[in-house]
Amino acid sequence: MNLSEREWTVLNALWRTEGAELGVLVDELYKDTGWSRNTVLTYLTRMEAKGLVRIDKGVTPHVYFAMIDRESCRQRERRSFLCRVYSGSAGDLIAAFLKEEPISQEERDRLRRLLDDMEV
Amino acid sequence: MNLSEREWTVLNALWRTEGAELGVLVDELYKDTGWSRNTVLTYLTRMEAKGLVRIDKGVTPHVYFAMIDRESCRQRERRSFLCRVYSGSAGDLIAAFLKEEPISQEERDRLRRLLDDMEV
DNA sequence: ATATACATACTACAATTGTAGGAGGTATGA
DNA sequence: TCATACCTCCTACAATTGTAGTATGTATAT
Repeated sequence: MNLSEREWTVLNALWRTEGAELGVLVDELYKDTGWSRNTVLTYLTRMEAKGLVRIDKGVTPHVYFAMIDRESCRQRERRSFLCRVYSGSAGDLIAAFLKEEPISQEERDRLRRLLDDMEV
Repeated sequence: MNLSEREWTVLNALWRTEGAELGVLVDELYKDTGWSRNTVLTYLTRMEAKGLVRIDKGVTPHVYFAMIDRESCRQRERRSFLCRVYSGSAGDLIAAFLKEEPISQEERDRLRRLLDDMEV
C-alpha cells in the first residue's frame, strides 16, 4: 500500500497525538491543510477501511489511532523514492540532500560517524 | 504539479531515450511495467495535456520528449519527501539512507568531502 | 427545556488514474 | 495485392481521490 500525500498528513497527525478525538485532529490538521471537519472524518473512515487507522468506537467521541508503524512507512517510502527518483543511486540522493538542506554541526558529526563506521 | 509514480516511470524512460518513438518506449516500459501499447500511449497523451511531454507530430511515427527537466523534478520531489516523511529533518533522512543503502567507498569519500566543505 | 456545539453516518459528485479496446490509417514483406 | 505490423485517435469504464453537505444524535450551558 503506497500512502498518498493526504494519508501521510493524517498519519503524521495521528503519530503526533498517539490517538486522538476528532476535534483534536481537526484542529491539528486545520493549521496545515484547511480541511473541513467532514473531510477529516472522511479520510479517517476511508483509512480505517484500508487498515491504516483504528477507530475505538467503545467511547464517545471515538478515538482515532494510526494502525501502522511510522518507521515501516518511512522505509517503504525511502525505497520507492530512491528507485523512482534516483534509479537506486543512494549516493546521488544523499549528496543532493546534503547540498541543499541546512545541516547542523551535530548532524554533520553524526553523519561522519556513520560514514566512518562503514569503513571496515 | 506533483508527479505520480506512473508519470515518473514514463519520464524516466523519456529522459533515458531523449526523445523516442512509441515502439521504443513501449519496449522500454514493458520490461518494468508490462503496460500495453495503448496504456503507454494514453499516458503520453495525458501527459502532453499537462505539459509534461512534448509530441513531435511533424513526423510519423511521432516522437515523444520529456518537456520538463529531470533535476527540477528531483528537487520538487526531494522537498515533498523531506517534509512529508521526515517533517523537514534532513539529518534523520540522510542517516536513514546511509544506514540502509550500500554505499561504495568512492561515494563515502565524496560524501565526506561534501560534509567537510560545509565546515566554516 | 432549549439552543449550541460537537460527533457520527450516510450520501454526493466531479476529477483523476489505471488500464485498455476498437476503428481506421500506412508501410512492408510475401 | 493482401495480410501483418505498427501507428494514432477516440472511447470506455471502474476505482480512487478530493472535498464536502445533510441528517441526525448527544451533551452542555443557560
